[in-house]
Amino acid sequence: MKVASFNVNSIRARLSIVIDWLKKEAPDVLCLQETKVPDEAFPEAPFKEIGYSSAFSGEKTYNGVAIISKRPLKNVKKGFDDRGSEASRLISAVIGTVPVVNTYVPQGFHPGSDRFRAKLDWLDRLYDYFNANFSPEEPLLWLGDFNVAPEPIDVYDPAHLLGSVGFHPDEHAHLKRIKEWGFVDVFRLNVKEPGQYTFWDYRVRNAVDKKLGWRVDHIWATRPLAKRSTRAWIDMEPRLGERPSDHTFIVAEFKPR
DNA sequence: ATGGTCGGCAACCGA
Repeated sequence: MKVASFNVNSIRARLSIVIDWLKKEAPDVLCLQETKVPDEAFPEAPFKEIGYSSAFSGEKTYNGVAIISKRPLKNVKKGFDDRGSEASRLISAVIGTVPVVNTYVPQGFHPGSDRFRAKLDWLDRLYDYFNANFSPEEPLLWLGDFNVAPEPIDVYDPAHLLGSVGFHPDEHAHLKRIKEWGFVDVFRLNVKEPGQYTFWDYRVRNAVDKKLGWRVDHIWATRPLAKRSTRAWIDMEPRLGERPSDHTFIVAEFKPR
């Protein structure tokens, strides 16, 4: 099984990038974040045409998550609960026998702000969500834009960036609590090299060339599934004329059971 | 010195 995640920053603006990448890599599952489209306007047809089903949960302008899958998406659920709380940031489905959770964690603005506290609260709600709905002893995949670089190796200058949003001790503590519930960072299990990033600030000129990156997009799995992982990588091979930062798919492969 | 640039969408907001 091959799974991937990509913060698409508007599915409509980057549809051809995503479609071409699916045709090239043929993953079983692709999780998207920041689709920025209400469900009634999600471009479902182009995925269907190349043999992929989709489940999506979005809104106008902001947020939005989608799961694209070769196999049928069963038991699709949106948000933390049956009332659909935070539905544009969390979607889950069962693919084959494996539950897949796709999240777009709040960005958090700046440490000390209300939105930063809301991000930490959101991570605590996510902990409760995993605890209430899943077991660390069973296969479970969590993919998405976590908006946190967990370890010093995951940012270009940890000493300088420590305390910034996305690399803050409070974020680390709240994310670690979820990890200790029972997740393995599947990418880091397979790739030990530094300099592996999925995000570069748009506002920094030539950030990709200068390697000013962050690894904030992740593929995590519970132990029984993580054990079966064989390979992980970040695919950022832009086509001619594309920005490399518009083309950052994090990918992992697992052996069949 | 406290920027920069994207996408959405129609003035700024969020990242």
